[in-house]
Amino acid sequence: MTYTLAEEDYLKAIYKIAERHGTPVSTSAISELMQTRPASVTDMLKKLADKELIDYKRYHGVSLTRTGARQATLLIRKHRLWECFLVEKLGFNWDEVHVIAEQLEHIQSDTLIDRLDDYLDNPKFDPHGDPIPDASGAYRMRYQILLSDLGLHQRAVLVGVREHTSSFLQYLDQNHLALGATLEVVEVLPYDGSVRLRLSDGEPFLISGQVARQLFVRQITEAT
Amino acid sequence: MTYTLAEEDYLKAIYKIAERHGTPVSTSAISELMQTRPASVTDMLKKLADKELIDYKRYHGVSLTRTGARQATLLIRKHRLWECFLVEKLGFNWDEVHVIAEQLEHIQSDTLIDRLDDYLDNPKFDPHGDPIPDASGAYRMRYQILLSDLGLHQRAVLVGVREHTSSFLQYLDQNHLALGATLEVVEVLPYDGSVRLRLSDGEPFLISGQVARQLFVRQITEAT
DNA sequence: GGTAGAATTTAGACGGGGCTAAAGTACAAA
DNA sequence: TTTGTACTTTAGCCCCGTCTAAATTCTACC
Repeated sequence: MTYTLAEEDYLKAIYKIAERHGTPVSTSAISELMQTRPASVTDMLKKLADKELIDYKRYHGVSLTRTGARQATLLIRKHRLWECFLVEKLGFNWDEVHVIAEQLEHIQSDTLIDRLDDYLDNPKFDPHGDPIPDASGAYRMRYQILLSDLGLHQRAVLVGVREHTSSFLQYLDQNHLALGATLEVVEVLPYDGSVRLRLSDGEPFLISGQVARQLFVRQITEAT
Repeated sequence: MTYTLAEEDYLKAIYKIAERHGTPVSTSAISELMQTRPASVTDMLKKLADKELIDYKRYHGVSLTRTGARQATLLIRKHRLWECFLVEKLGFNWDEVHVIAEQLEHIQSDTLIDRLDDYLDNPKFDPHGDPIPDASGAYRMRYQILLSDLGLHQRAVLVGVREHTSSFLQYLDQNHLALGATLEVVEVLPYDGSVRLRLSDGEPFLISGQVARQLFVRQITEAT
């Protein structure tokens, strides 16, 4: 089965919201993420329900059916593989790829995506650290906690970002916060959750609690 | 300026027809190439004329304006670069790439296409031998004549194909007629224009006049 | 020069996907 | 239990790109 561009966008939106905030997914949440009016969302939900891609009960939100989730996962696979391609082969920076990948993910060709996967050596994570589903839709969850949950003097590796906006990623670049970077919490300011960090070989600097809550890290267990 | 998918498809169609059959381009020719009804074509022509992408006089066909031609050339550039990518990097056969490239050519990002161009080492011809316009829209015409116009005992190199259908390209593959192949005309059957060919190291075989008229060759000037 | 037949355009409709305005529903607080 | 408020849906509209049926224009032939 093949779906329209708009249908695919909705499926992906529902999947993402469900992933973060659980199910059922509300009309307004979709409306906000997709920058459309709630009334338009309701219209589309009816269509998706007719096609059995979502379970929908009026006034009570939606969740993806098995088929819907399958399709959403496939889209995410495509999106993330294209992001890898753009960064690793074409030399884009990680803050530039999202918009382009949003277009590329709609290209219809299973062969294409499988070959792209092979061409990239079957990467398991995209340039933002997000896991890439395999052709069957399965993927490993990344082990992660929020940087904001780290305690004083704990060390950790940056493994992912919650925000994918250009401005946020550029901010990280300016502070040399790249995926894989090792960092240590040297101070936590209790009032607003700001955190002072030190990277492996640099001066300590401050990031806001706002930022700290957008960064996923894997804690380093001290083998002292 | 950015155009819709349908608008881009029409521009490309008009460009292609004008290239083969000259200008003005008729409604019915577009209708046939695009597999839509003439009435639909007329509707779209009005829109394209409003946007000054074509010159359109009712009942008298259309031709591209400077802007329209520029846009069409850009689409062709994108299409052909993606075809190169699919064949050279992802290992597709030349008969498989057209459909996928038709989708990829609509991806909107100038940076993307310029980087792809560099990544492929700025190819001048696509897998079917068609020239690839540069970022400014300029391209070299390939020197070519039709195989059907070769005389007896003349030798030539296959440089392009007129048909891009899968079945035609597969037929060529089966007969080892690849781009760059050197061939010699060993017999011409006057009745229907069939041609008996010999490739560099093979047995002579027959191709129909129909096929001979779909193949572009560059004649080899004998330096005897 | 008139006219038949082909090509083209106009008129009117439809489905997809979006919007606004108005109405209906759910739920928390009184 | 009632009610205010936020959320959601319905009704009705619009634009895009397509279609069919009918009208118009072009053109080639008599």
